[in-house]
Amino acid sequence: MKASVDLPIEFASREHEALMSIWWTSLLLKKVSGKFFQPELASEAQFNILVLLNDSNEELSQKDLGVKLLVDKSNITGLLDRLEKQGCIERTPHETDRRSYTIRLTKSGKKLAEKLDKRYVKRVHEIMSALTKKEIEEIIRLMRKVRNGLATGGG
Amino acid sequence: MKASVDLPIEFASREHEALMSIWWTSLLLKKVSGKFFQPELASEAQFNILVLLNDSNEELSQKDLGVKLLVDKSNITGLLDRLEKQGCIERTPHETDRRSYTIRLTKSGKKLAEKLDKRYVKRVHEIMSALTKKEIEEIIRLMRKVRNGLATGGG
DNA sequence: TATTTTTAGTTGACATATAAACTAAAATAA
DNA sequence: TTATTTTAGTTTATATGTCAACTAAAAATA
Repeated sequence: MKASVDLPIEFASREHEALMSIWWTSLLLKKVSGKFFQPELASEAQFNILVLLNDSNEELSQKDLGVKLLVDKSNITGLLDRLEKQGCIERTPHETDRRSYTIRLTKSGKKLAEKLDKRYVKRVHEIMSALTKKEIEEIIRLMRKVRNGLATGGG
Repeated sequence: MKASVDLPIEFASREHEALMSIWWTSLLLKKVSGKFFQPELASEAQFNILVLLNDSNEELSQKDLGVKLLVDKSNITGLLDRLEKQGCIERTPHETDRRSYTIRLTKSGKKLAEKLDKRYVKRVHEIMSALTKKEIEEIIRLMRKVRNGLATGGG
């Protein structure tokens, strides 16, 4: 894994390298976290849904989950199918809108969400422990700035 | 898209928020770039292969592509199947190792790689134009530091 | 040299992801 | 009220991604 700290190609511009640095770091993060949730969950995507459900104060529909996690509704269907089959979540018909479901954690789903979250937070701390408080703040600020660049100027 | 500049949940610690900032920025980047290569290519993954082949000085095998891009060999098989069917790349049997293929861009594949790369570099410049040179350097440095954190301390 | 182990690539099973076409229901307009 | 449009969720087709099992060939070792 050590080798993959370096990007695979060289870039003509530093701004391109910076953008690829983010992409590459996230790719590595994904690789590492992929196995992290096993064997309890199949993927990070499933974990994200459990965490969101556990942290939310409001009731969430499938649409809400998709919007918040930037996941297509058709993908949400399958993710929830699998989480439902495992007994982590349940779909309850919405009280007034018969097109919609309210998604809730089951008791065991909530327990699992909290157990995995605890493990996850610990790992996050390990990963970030080499960075100073100032650097942490700088990452948050700079990433926001890049996202603003992404949001403007179209596709 | 503007709404998604903000992360979907709040975090107990700033280091967790920083890590999720990277993840979220990369997710947005992926969304934006996903459509960027269409209709010529199906995905960023295909673009990455073309760019790597175009930029490399050495001959690359399927294994080399997978190692450099952190993509499983079984995934490389499918990606190259599709790129080959489109006429972008060709598999040539390795001169001495009969298990292996040398992957090369076709003439039209090279042309496409260069065309898309040009378009891509322009877009990258738009995205990053709001950042100062110092900030660009800081992103490169900080992302490397995070990757070092990921590489140490196991899984 | 003969046997064992490793390696390159493919295949199949499964999870994630999007887009388009669809159903049923809600919201809006006529 | 009726007709139209929008919305929530599912289904299907296709691409990306992993892992495990497999084949054939190379490399290591006995």
